[in-house]
Amino acid sequence: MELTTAEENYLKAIYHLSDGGKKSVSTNDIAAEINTKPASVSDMLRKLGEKEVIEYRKYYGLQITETGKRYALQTIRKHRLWEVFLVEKLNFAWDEVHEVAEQLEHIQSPLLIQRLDAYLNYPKFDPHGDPIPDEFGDVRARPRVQLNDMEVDQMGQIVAVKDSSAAFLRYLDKVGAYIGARIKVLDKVEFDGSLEILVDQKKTLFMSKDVASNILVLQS
Amino acid sequence: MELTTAEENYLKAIYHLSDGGKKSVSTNDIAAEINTKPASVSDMLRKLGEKEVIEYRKYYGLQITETGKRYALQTIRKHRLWEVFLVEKLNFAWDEVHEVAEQLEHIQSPLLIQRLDAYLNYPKFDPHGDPIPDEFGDVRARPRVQLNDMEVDQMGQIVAVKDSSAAFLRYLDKVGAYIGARIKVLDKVEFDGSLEILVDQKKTLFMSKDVASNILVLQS
DNA sequence: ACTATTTTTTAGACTACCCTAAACTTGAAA
DNA sequence: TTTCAAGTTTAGGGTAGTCTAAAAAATAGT
Repeated sequence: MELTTAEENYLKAIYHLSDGGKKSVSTNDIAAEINTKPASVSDMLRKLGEKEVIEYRKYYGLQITETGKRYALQTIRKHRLWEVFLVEKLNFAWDEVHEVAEQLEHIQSPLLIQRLDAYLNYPKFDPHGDPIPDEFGDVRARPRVQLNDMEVDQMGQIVAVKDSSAAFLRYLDKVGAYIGARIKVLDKVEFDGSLEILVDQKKTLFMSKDVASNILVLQS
Repeated sequence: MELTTAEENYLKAIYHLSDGGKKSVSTNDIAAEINTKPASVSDMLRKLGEKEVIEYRKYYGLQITETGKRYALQTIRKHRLWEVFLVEKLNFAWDEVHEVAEQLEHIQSPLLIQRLDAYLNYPKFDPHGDPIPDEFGDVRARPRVQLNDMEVDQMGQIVAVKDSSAAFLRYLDKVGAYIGARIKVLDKVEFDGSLEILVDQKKTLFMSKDVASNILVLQS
């Protein structure tokens, strides 16, 4: 079965909002996520239900099916592979890739994705540090902690961000806290929870608790 | 103004069928080219006329406008750049690329195309030997050389013959070296200047220097 | 438990694109 | 010059996806 671009987008949104099928999702949430009106979402949910990629009972919410998850993960895989391509090969900055990847992810060609994957050397993570599902939809997740949850003197590597708004990414880039950076917590200020961080063993910077809570670190 | 995918496809078909705006094109021709019914074409022609990318008088055919040409060339540029990418970077065979490029050409992102162009080293021809318009829509004149002047491993497309006697044409037809054939020089014999040629990636043939000097090739 | 509010769904309409069938225009043959 | 076949356009309808407005269902407040 072939899904339309719109259907793929809905399914992807549902997958993300439900945290991989764990949480329940509301019509309003979906509408907010993909910038449509709730009425349009209802309509689409009925259709996705008929296609059996979600289990849908009106007024009672929905559950993504195994089939649905497979489709969602396939789209996410394509999105993230394209992001790697854009950043590594075409020198896009972090914050420039999303919109374009959003278009590229809907190109239908299994061969293309297979070749692209090989060309990029089978990357396991995208430029934001998010894992790339393999062709069967399996994800190798890394255990990650929020930077603000780390203790003083602990070390690690920045692997992902929660807030991927352009403004936030630009800020990180500016201070040198890019994905892959090695960091060490030098100090935590008790009264507001802000942190002093050593980046790549050379640069020191101060960061609010709010910012730190949006940075995910692979501890070492 | 932003064109839809369908509009881009119509405009591209019109551009090709009219040979860049020179010839007049019929509704039926367009329908055949893009696999739709004439009725649908009429509908679209009205719309393209309103958008002033063609000049349309019903029952009397159409003329692509300068604006229309710009859009068509932009789409052709994108299509051909993607073809180069698929063949050179992802190791697609030249006959596998069309369908995928047909999808990729509609991705909207000037930055993406700019970067892709640079990444591919500003190619001037696609894998089929067709010229790639530059970002202003200018097409570089195609260099024609005599087949016997080509170097070993060079590729191209047969575009003309100097001797157009029936005997010569019959001979070319017999060996499969028709106008439009894709060829590659496999070897040049030093002592008599004869050549070994690969035609359409499948048939090998030997050719005297005399014959080769009467064949004009578009290099790629 | 009953109303008030929020959430969700239905109804009806719109755009883009395509189709079939019927009507119309053109130009060429009789 | 009339007729007719080929080509083209209009009329009317279908699907996909969106919207607004109104109706219906679930939930919260007292």
